[in-house]
Amino acid sequence: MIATIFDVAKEAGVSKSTVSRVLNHEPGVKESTRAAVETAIEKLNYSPSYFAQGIRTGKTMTIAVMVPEYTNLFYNELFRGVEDVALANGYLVLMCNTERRSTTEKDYTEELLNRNIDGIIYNTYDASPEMLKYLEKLSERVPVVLMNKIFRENTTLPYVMTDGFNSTRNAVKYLYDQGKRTFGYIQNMKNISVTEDRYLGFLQGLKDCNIELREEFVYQAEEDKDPDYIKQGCMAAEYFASLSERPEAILSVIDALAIGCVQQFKKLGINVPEEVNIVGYDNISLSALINPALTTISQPIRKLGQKAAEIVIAKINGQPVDEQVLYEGELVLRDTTD
Amino acid sequence: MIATIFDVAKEAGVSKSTVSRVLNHEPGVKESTRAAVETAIEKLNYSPSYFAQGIRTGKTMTIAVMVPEYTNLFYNELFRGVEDVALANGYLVLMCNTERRSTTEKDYTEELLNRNIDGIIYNTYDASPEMLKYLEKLSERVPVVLMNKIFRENTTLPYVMTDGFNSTRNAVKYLYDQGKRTFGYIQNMKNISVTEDRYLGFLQGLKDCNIELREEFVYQAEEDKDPDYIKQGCMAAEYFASLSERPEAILSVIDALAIGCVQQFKKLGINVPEEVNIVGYDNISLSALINPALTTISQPIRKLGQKAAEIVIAKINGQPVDEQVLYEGELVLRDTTD
DNA sequence: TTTATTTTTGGGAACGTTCCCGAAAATATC
DNA sequence: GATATTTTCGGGAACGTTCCCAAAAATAAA
Repeated sequence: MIATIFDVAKEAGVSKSTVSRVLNHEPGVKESTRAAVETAIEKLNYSPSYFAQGIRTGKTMTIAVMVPEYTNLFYNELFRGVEDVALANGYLVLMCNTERRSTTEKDYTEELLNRNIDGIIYNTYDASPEMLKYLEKLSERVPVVLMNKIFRENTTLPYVMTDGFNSTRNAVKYLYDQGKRTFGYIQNMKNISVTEDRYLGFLQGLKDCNIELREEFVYQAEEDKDPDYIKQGCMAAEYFASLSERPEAILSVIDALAIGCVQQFKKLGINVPEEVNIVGYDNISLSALINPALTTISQPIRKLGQKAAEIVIAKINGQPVDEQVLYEGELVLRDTTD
Repeated sequence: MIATIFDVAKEAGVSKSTVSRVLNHEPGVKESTRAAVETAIEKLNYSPSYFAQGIRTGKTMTIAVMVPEYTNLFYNELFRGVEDVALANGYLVLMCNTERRSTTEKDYTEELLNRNIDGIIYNTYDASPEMLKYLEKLSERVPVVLMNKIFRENTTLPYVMTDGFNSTRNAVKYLYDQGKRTFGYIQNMKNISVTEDRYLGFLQGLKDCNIELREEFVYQAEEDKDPDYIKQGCMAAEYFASLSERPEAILSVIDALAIGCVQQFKKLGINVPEEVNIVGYDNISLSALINPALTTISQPIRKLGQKAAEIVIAKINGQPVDEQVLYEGELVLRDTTD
C-alpha cells in the first residue's frame, strides 16, 4: 500500500542500497541512476519510514524546548526562533511545560530521553546547584543548551542569553547623557544570576558616570509575599513617593514591576516622564500597550531561540560551535523617558 | 550497553515474547513470571525502544496542535489543556505554527504525516471551503479534531468550541436584566462562522428581550485597513460618540476591539460603565489589566484543549466519542458593566 | 588487448520490537 | 492415572531502513 524503499528500487531498476544512497545524498552514484531513482520516488510519492530510519540512525529529528510556564509570551517568541532554524534543518520542535517544578522537569526529561530526542533547549526554573549538576550529567547523554544561564555557578554547558550587565549599564549611560544624575533601582528577590547581572550592570553604570550609589534608592520587591509583580511595582512607587528626595530615573529589573510603578506614580500625581524617568527590562507585550508606554530594554528573543537551535543542531552533528553566547539588549524608547 | 528486551528476558529467565507481553499488559501471563519480568525491567532500567515499537505499531505516541500564530496566549492555554490529557495518556504534543498561511499549514501537515503523527488538533486560519475539503480528506489518513469550527459549511469532522451564539445571547439577557434597553455591537470583518455565531447570538438576545435591532448601533470594524484591533476599537468609540443617541450597552465580538473602545470613551469624557456598558469576548489577559477592567465572555480554553485531546486520543484508539462539542462561555463581570 | 584502478552497485545482516502459531506446562475431567 | 482442556510460554518472521563488504561495471594505465 504505502511505498517502501523496495518499491522505489524496483521501479527504478536498482537495488535498495542505491535508493538509500540517493536518499541520503551520498556520493558515488552515477548521475543517470540518481535521476532514475528520483523520478521513481516522485512517481510513487515515496517518503522513507520515520521509524525504520530511526531504528538505524537513532535520530528522531526532534528537539525539545523545556519551558517553565505557558503564561508568558517570551517563550512563544523564543519557541518561534527555535522553530525557524529547526524546521529549516528538518527538525520538529517539542514544547514541554514543566510547570515550574524541578520534578516535572526531570520526569519530562526522562520521557524525552526514552523517546530518543536529539537535543534539548533548557529554560529551567530551578537555579539550584543540584539542577546544574543534573543538567551537566544530562548533557553527557544528549546535547543540551541552556537558555539564560540562571545559575550562579560557572558551567561549561552551552548557553544563550542577553547581556543583562552591559544592557543595563548602557541604559544608565543613556539616561546620564540625557541629563539624569540620580538613579533608583527596583530589584526583585529571585536570587538568580540573570537578575543579579542586571543589578551589577546598574552599579557599573553608576560607576562609569562617577555617581555614588544611594542605598535608599534601591527598592527590593517582596514578591514572595505577593507574586503579583504589578502590585509590587505599585508598592515601589509608594516607597519612592515617600522619600524626601526622589531619583530622577528609575530602572527596574523587569517590566511588570516598572509598569506597576508607572501606574501608581500616575495615581499619586507624579508625572512620568517629566518628574521621573522609568526604564523596564524585557519588553513584554503589555509594555507597549499601557499609557504612558514603557521605555524598556528589549531582548532579541527570537534571535536567542535561533541561536540556541543552531548550537543544539551543531552539537547533534558533532560540529564545533561558539557555545556561550551573549547578545546585547536594545533600549526601546517610549513614553516613560524623555 | 543500553538494555534491550532480550537482556530483560535473559535476566528474568523467560523469552522476549513474555517480556513483550508484560510490557503491553497483555493477559495470559502467570503472576509470578510477571513479577520476575518487572523486577528485571527495574533492575536493568529498561525502557523499550521508541523506534522498534514504532516500526511495529506505527504509533509515535505524539499528537500535533496546529496553531496559526504564536503571539496569542489563547493558544498557550489551549496547548496546556491538550498537554494535560496527552501526557496522562503517554502522548507528547507538538505545537506547530503555521504563520497564518494555508500553504504552511499543508506543508507542515505533510511533514507530520511523514512522521506518522497519531493525531492532529487543527486551529486553522484558512476558513475556505477548500481548506475544509482538505481537512476532511486528511481525516481519512489521521484523526483530526477541529478547534473552533470556523467554516460556514457543515461538516462531519469532530470539533470543540464555545457556543458563541448562546454565550452572547445570554450576555444580552444579563444586560437586559440589569436594566439596559438599547444595545450596540462591534463586529469585525473576518467572515467566519465563529464571529458570525456571536453576532447571531446578539440578534437572538435582542429578540428574546423584544428589542428591535437598530442598524446604526452596529459598528463594523475595518481591520483590513489597519490590523490593530485596539485602534479599530477607538474608531468604534468615535463612531458611537458621534451619534445623537448612544446605546446603553455595547457588546464586542472580541476583547481587543472592546478595549480600544473603552479607552477612547475615557478620552472623550464618556464614562464607562456609568454612561455606557461594554462587554468583550475572549477574556484575553490584557482585559483584566486595563483600567477599567473589561467585563467579558470567557472561553473555557483549557477545557477546550482537554476535550480536543480526549477526542483525538479516543479516535486513535478507535473508541466512540461525542465528536462535536460546544461549551458555554462564562460572563466575567468586571468594571465596564454596572 | 590485457591488466590495474576507480567508480558504481547489490545483497546480507542488523536495529529491537510485536504478532502469530505451535509447543509446553498446568489444570481439569474422567 | 490417563486424557482433554486451558493456560502460559517460546521461537520465527516481519516491519523498512542503513551500513558494510564484496562484486560488477566503467575507466585508466600498460
